[in-house]
Amino acid sequence: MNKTKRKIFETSMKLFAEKGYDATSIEEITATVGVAKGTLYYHFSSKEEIFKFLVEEGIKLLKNSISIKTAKLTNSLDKLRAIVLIEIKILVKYENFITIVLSDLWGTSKRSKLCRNYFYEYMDIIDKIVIEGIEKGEIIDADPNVISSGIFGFIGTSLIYKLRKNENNNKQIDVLELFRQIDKSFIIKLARA
Amino acid sequence: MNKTKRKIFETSMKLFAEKGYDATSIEEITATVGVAKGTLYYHFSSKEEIFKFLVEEGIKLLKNSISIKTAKLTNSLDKLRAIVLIEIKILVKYENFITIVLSDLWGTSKRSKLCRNYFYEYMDIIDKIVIEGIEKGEIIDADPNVISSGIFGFIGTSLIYKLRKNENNNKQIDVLELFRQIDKSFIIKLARA
DNA sequence: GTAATATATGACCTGACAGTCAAAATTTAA
DNA sequence: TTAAATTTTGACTGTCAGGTCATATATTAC
Repeated sequence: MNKTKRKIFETSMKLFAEKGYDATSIEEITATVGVAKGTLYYHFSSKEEIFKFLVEEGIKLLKNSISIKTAKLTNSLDKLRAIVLIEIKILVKYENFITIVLSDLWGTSKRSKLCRNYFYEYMDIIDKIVIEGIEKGEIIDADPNVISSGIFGFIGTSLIYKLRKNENNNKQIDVLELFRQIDKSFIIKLARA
Repeated sequence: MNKTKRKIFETSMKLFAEKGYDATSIEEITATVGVAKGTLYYHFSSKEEIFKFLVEEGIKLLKNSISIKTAKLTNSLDKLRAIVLIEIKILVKYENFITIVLSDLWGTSKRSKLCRNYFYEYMDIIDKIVIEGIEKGEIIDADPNVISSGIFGFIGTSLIYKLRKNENNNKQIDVLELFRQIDKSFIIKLARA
């Protein structure tokens, strides 16, 4: 990717996360990057295309990381743990990305629908792991959809809650500690006794 | 509340939920209600005020319901269960409301900040119940913030996920069944062994 | 009946913002 | 060196949406 394009991409991500998609104007993006409007439209055909590009990149990252980290694991609960850890790590690192994706996930605009489709694909991966775990008797017998989406919601919400609460006093999130908390209060409990 | 004002309020809620705040225009609201623009501005001073009004009403409903339903309960886990059930019921009934609040909760606009403050107040109520439960030894010893926000995220995400998945085939959500699933896979596990 | 108050109307104003385009600058290739 | 291809520029356009206001209608009070 071109240097200018990357800069536009990164700035857009930051601004979308900070102010929301609608509240971020093309003018503001180009002014922040320090290029003319035409330059942006040379690299991206529309504002929505920037958004689409951004979501694609993020979901790709999540999917790839998960596929690499779970490949060698056999136990379903271990796989779920690996996923939780990856999610926390990526969400902390790319806080801007997750703010955009999550806030849009609940939304109902056309833009959101696109975002949701990517999310569903991602969810399916976790669904499969849960279903497999239930079949193998490693995970309690509950609705896989509830578990997979619940896990994601659990992590996302508690993470954002922590991030926002820490926002004011600049405390860093302790990734491993958060993982331990989520594991202790939730994941580990999914194990069939 | 005036009949016209109520109609404007309800229509706004529906449209905000369907298309998002920014994508819903005042013109569209008034056209749907069947009144002139001026009428809307007679009842509400701005678009943002409609939004504020809407969020306030919803959170008020949640808070009141919880305060009534948990008043007679002594065990913290029972209180959490009551909260989960109320949340599911209200969120299913006022799906439009929750779509708006949740999608905005993750957002970062000025508008969102207002929304988040209401949410924090609500969260504090649950936080207290969790802390009390931990102190009394009824709930496992984990970070209260993680648990309270996690519960909310868990319910919200799995509910929206179910609603959206059912959207296409018009299946109704079975409130009690969803409650049982969430209880089984998560809440009950918070009990100290 | 009439004066006062509450409610409703829609043409109009204003600013903002996504997107265009012809021309200029820069880079690449030969 | 120069011609072609790529990249950048910023003034300009058209549209659209939030909000105003003078005027009109309905309701209430006496």
